[in-house]
Amino acid sequence: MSIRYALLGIISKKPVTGYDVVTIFKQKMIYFWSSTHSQIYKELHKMEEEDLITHQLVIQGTSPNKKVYSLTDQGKKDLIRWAIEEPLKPAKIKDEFLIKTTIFPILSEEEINQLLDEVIEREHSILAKTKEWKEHFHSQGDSDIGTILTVEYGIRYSEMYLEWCKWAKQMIQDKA
Amino acid sequence: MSIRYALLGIISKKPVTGYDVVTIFKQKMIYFWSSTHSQIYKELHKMEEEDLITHQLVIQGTSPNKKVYSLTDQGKKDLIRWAIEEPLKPAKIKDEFLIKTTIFPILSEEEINQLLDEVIEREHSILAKTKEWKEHFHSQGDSDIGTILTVEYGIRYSEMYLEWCKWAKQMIQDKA
DNA sequence: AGGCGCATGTAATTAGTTACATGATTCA
DNA sequence: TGAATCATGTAACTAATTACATGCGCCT
Repeated sequence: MSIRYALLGIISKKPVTGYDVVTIFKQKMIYFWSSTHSQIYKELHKMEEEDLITHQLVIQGTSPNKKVYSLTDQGKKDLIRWAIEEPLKPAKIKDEFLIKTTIFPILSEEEINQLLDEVIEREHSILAKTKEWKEHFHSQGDSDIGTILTVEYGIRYSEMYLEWCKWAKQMIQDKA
Repeated sequence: MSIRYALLGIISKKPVTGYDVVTIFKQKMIYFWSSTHSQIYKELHKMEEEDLITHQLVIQGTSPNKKVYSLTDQGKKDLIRWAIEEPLKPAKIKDEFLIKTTIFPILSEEEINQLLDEVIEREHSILAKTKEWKEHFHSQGDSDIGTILTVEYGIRYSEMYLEWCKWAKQMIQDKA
């Protein structure tokens, strides 16, 4: 249900198309939420039915038409109500790698190190991309405090993960 | 689908009842996965159908009977195959608070601080509980490397979160 | 000629949550 | 006597994923 408020949050900044919502979501929210275009389009339809958003159809002659969504008064009210009144649900993480970590005792040291190296590489590349995005937003003059805070979260999360991996490698070596 | 391997991982350590699986899951895997007893019992049934686990019924006279599950050879093989062969899926986080963070610009400073304080308190209590568990496992002589690594992950995650919150508060104050 | 970006959707399936349902034992 | 722990399940619903489906314009 929270996906709805993520989308409402995006549209609240400025009117955008469904396609834009998907793009912005993947740029800015990938650090703390996940979704697909398929779910997003469906949720946009539901929100429109419930009068939280409306759209204006923009006919673009040659290129495909697009729907530009914006918040209704009710949508904005509901977004703020949710933010300040709705009790916070605990964060949910689904991290496959840490499941694999729990069974390290039945894997060989070589296999463990291979897995750890893989995840280190992945996290390095995520971190690099996040830092790139941070620079990008910065250079675009995007000083939205929400963006600043959540991008910083993404960077800190990846850094923590990498440090933990380094520590884990040491632990494995010491135990062997 | 990964929930299956989380459960297989638990049962691989020693034969346990469904109830035990639920309990262990909530103690040890809460930092990186989430599920409910309802989903777990269903998955156990499916895994038994597919010959990855079997159970022995233990009749306990007065208290309710229980099913003690253990891995079949096929189950163990599949668990290891998954761990070393199956390509790693990226971690998925669903953190409501960070959605709320994205709309800080339309909230008052007071509302923002209230939200941040709430989340700081929550994270403090999670961290305290995690540290408690770490001591508990330690004192029980549980030196399973999987447990050591994942509990440490939980601690580092909470600490990162708290430091980020502190930094966020400072940012908000500076901006105001 | 092929791939990427823009642009929007539906269908089928699987995963996950919440509520319903029961019942004994143990401890305060 | 009421709450917590042990113990197991099903039903109804919602959320989410993957695959299917289309098509133009632009760049190389």
